[in-house]
Amino acid sequence: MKRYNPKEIEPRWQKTWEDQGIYHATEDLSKPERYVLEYFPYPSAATMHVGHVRNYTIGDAIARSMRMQGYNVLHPMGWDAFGLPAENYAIKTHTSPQAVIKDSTQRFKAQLTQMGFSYDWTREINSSDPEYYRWTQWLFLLLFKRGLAYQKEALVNWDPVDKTVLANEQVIDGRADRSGAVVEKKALKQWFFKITEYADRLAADLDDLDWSDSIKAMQRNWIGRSTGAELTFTVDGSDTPITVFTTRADTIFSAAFIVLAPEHPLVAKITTKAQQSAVEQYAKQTAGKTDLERQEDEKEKTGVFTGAYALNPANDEKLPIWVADFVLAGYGTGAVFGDIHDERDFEFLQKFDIPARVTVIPDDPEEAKKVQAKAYAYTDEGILIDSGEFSGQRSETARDKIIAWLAGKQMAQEKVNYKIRDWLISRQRYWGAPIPIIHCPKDGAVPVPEDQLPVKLPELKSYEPSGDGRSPLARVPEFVNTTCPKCGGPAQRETDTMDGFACSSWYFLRFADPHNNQAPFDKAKAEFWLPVDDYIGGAEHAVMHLLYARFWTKVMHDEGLISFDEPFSSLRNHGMILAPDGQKMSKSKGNTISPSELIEQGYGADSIRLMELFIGPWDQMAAWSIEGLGGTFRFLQRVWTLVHEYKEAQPVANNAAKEKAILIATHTAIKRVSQDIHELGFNTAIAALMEFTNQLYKLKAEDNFAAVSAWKFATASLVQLLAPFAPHITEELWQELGHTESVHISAWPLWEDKLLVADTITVVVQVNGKVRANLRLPADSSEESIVAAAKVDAKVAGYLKGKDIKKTIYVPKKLVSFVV
RNA sequence: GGGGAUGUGGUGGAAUUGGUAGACACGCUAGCCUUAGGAGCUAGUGCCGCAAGGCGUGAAGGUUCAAGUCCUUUCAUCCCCACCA
Repeated sequence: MKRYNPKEIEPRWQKTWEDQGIYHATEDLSKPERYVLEYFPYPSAATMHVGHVRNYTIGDAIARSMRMQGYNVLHPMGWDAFGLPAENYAIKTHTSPQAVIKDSTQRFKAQLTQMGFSYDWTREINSSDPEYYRWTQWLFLLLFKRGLAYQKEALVNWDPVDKTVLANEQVIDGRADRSGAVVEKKALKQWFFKITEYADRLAADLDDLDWSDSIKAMQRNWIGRSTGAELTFTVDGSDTPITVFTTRADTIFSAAFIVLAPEHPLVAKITTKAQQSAVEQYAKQTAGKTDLERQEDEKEKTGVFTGAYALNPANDEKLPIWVADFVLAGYGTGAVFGDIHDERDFEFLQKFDIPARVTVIPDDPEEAKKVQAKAYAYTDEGILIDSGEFSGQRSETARDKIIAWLAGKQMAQEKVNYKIRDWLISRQRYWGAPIPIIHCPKDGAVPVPEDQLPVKLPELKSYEPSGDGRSPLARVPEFVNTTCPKCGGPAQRETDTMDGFACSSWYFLRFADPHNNQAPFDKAKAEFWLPVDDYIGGAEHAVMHLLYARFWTKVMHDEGLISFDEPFSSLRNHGMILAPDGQKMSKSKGNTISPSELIEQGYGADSIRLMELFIGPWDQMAAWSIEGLGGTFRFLQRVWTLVHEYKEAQPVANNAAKEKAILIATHTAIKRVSQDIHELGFNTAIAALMEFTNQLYKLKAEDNFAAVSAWKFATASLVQLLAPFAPHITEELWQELGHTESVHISAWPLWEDKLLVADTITVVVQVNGKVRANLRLPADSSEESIVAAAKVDAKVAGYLKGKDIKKTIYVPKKLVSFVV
């Protein structure tokens, strides 16, 4: 018998599949369509480790099983190639980002091929290819045309290490997510996408998506929709209004003070002479703080009195106006009213000794006493007191009435606020899609005409960022200097490039029509394949990529380019693979495990793929185990041996004695594996295949392949059911079983429920809830005979002896329970 | 502080509608075998106990003939967001 040698069979089949093009997808209407997509990888200088590979293994198992089940499967792959790592690596190694990317894509593609994934490589795309970013630029201009791309001078997040600005989403705890540098605030003129205009839809449309609750929650959290009202206070002694946002209009009668953010435009206007220097000093102090410092100072409230007062629109009370940095300039109106019914305000008024009044009390009288004694900030709903005509009402119902009452006096307006900010997309770096805008002294920002796209990246001698807030492209006069498309006069190109997330906001559409040179994609083709049926990716994309891609999809929908407005109907968030020590795998920790090395050691891609799935539920994290990999390798070896023994066996006659048992085992396996795959229970599907194999080994020992037709069906089914997980060994065995076509385009085996019925059943007998016996009985036994058999069972009888049976519970063909 | 998730043997993990807890695998123990291999095969392996039996799904209560699963309370861990009014 040939030995199972993955090193020999795997590369051979990989080549055959590619040569025969069995994974090419076409718009074939005769079969149901299925678009399976894994987030396209960033080809970095490092190699992939087994953690990355899990993502693709899950996608491939879905794609392969769907293909065998008769679906027309689109399973493409490409490269998210723009971005800082390639550029930084090029600078460090004195080469070009183009060369770095070319090299890493080749290496990544080799690794993916080595794992035997069923990609349609004719659809390969690369976001840094001018033929791709031409359409990224085209889509930028679409947003520009629709008023969704604009330039504004703003205080932005500046990364002093990578020397570029960053989106809010790329700042984690005050630090840049890539470089780790403490982010500084810089006033720069930048390009933004108006994602805030879509905030409501982005939040609402989550309801209909088949995504995990946690990812939906993260998105809702990030969008941060909150409903409330804007209330108008008036500066005492003038008619200057101060508008504040609140979700708790019901607490208006408790208002004790007003706080303006230090950057609020009214600060300078209302501050009294006496307080002027103190206020200015405070504003200067907070302006100099990074976000990180601000967060560190969070524990202690700071602030300064402006000397001015405001009038409460509800009761005309005079309230001191303060300036404090716990109020954020960018949210709501940059001003709030403070009271005792909010933890932060409570802290503030305690520190600065501002008088306060309780206007909401809990139902419990004991608690109400404590609240009225101002023992703590009561922030829940309750009964209103000291609230004019609203006293005695419940806070949650009084809220809208108070807003309506104030609105009648023109002092309030219902309002929805969002935490999400517009998406800052300019980057002062080289390796991205140039923003296709020409600045003309006469005509302003003019879009590059469509027929002049792409605006290509020029080759440079140095890619070093300048650090002055301008991209390296600004140092290339041939690139910068051009003529205005409108007036023909001298003009300058925009030198910022786009955030890499712009490229990944539409790549899933490009896969539907990757070679189109007339449009980003053909509408019919896009609608044939999309939305993506199974989108598989890590949780790192929960906020940024998934939010941006949904936003762009909605814009394209609104433009009429597509008729759907959500890109990914179901999202599969795989769990991370940790190193065997339970830590995250990372190059710096030196604990990464490369699939290539494991393949080199002889395990083979198939064993690795099995281990990726068998290690636990696909959506939960798990630590890699090299011993476990030995286990999946052994399993494949057993399958290999079994099929070869079957092939080489020479049964004398078609002895059908074991036929039924073999058929039951086979149909049971088909049912379990099919259902498990349907529910994405890959680990249990593989367990079922192992059990099936173990059963077949036992049956083989009993009849030595004598039941010819049953064994033929069993071995073929085993190979087919295993094919989505271990494509190489199954392909090899499939051919050995005499097939000429690939197993991966063979028809998935079907089970018949009527063949699953065994001759005997096992009935559990309980007495007072405790299991006392197992009875093996004929499958066609009646209830009466089963109960009777249970009663006379020696062990059960012992427990029933001398007692009255008060109750008998019978679960058909499964269980008898006596209560005595 | 807000949100989301998870707790089951030595380990990873299984358990339709409540119906034999621990499938499958790793590890471990014993034996067999031999082309001495990354072997393979057989048997065993939740805990206590010689056994009968008892105890067992983070903890404590509850419902039920029967609870990993349902209800109440609680503890721990992980992830995301966080002075968002």
